[in-house]
Amino acid sequence: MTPMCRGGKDQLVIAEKIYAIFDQECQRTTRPRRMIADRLVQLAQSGQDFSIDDLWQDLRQQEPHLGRATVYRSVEMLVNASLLDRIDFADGTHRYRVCGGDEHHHHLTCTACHRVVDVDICIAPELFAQLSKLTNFSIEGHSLTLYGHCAVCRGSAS
Amino acid sequence: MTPMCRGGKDQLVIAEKIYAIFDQECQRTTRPRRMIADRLVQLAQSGQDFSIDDLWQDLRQQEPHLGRATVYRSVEMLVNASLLDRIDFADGTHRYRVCGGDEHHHHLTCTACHRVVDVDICIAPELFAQLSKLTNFSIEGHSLTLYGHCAVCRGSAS
DNA sequence: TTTTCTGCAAACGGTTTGCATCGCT
DNA sequence: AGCGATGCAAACCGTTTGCAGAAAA
Repeated sequence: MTPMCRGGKDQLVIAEKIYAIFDQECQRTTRPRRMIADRLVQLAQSGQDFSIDDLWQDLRQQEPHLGRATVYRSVEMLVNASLLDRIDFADGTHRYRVCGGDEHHHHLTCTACHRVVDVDICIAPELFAQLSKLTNFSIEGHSLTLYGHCAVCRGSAS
Repeated sequence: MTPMCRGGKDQLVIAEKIYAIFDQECQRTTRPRRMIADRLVQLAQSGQDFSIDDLWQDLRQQEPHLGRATVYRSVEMLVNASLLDRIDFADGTHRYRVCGGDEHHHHLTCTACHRVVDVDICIAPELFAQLSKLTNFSIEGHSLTLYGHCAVCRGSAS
């Protein structure tokens, strides 16, 4: 009910979810995927968002031979399983964040520093229904992102 | 008030708007830009959306030496001036369409055939205000896109 | 003639792919 | 041992950039 839900998530729950997704999608439990899972648990805890490159660079520190493609492949799986949310910024870039299992929500982003806040405003379901009838489309999903400036960036910008 | 506003726009009005934007942003009236304007007027009329490559290929038929970069540069101007809307599809691709001067609206897209319908549902302004207070962000814009399947694609898919 | 804009081609950045090899099971 | 996943490097694709030359003013 509160329009914000930023911040830490339960480590154990997240870890289990990630492993469950990997178990379902793959048939081998490999070291690279374990490393990715671990790092994501950390990122979930701190509520941090990240680019694929961020994640790769992080992991490369402990495993220099880890391949970029592996990170792409895992992130894709986790996005499809909606454990990760992809956040699109106004400038066309995008980042990811662990939002897995949270109720439906959207993102408010700072155009200057790329800070992200989860928000739970949305379109009224009746409107979707109405629109569906009117256009004769089935409406199966939507994306909503708000753009603005956070307090910090407004402060320093003016 | 109707949730749809598809279809033809007034040729003359659109043409004038495009020229006005070019006049404001550039200091030379050039042949390539005139060609782009003309093509966009046609596209506006038919309500068609297009990719940059579509536009380039079209124009190249009458002017084989026209450069891709020129098209990019003009489209960028027109998007910034919000004469063109950029429509992002669920699969990560995007296309453009002439929506210049229409009131605020969003897009309902068909995941299968990329058909686009303009819709005028939106978040209630009070919610933005509320959220702004709560998060201490200034909220300066938003993007909303609905994903689904149109009647045609549902028909043939099932 | 001057200066802007264009066309070209090369660079770019993020992402995907093909394939030999590695390492789970 | 067998086969799925990885690491690597090259390909890819849409977009941007630098620059010499073309064409508006």
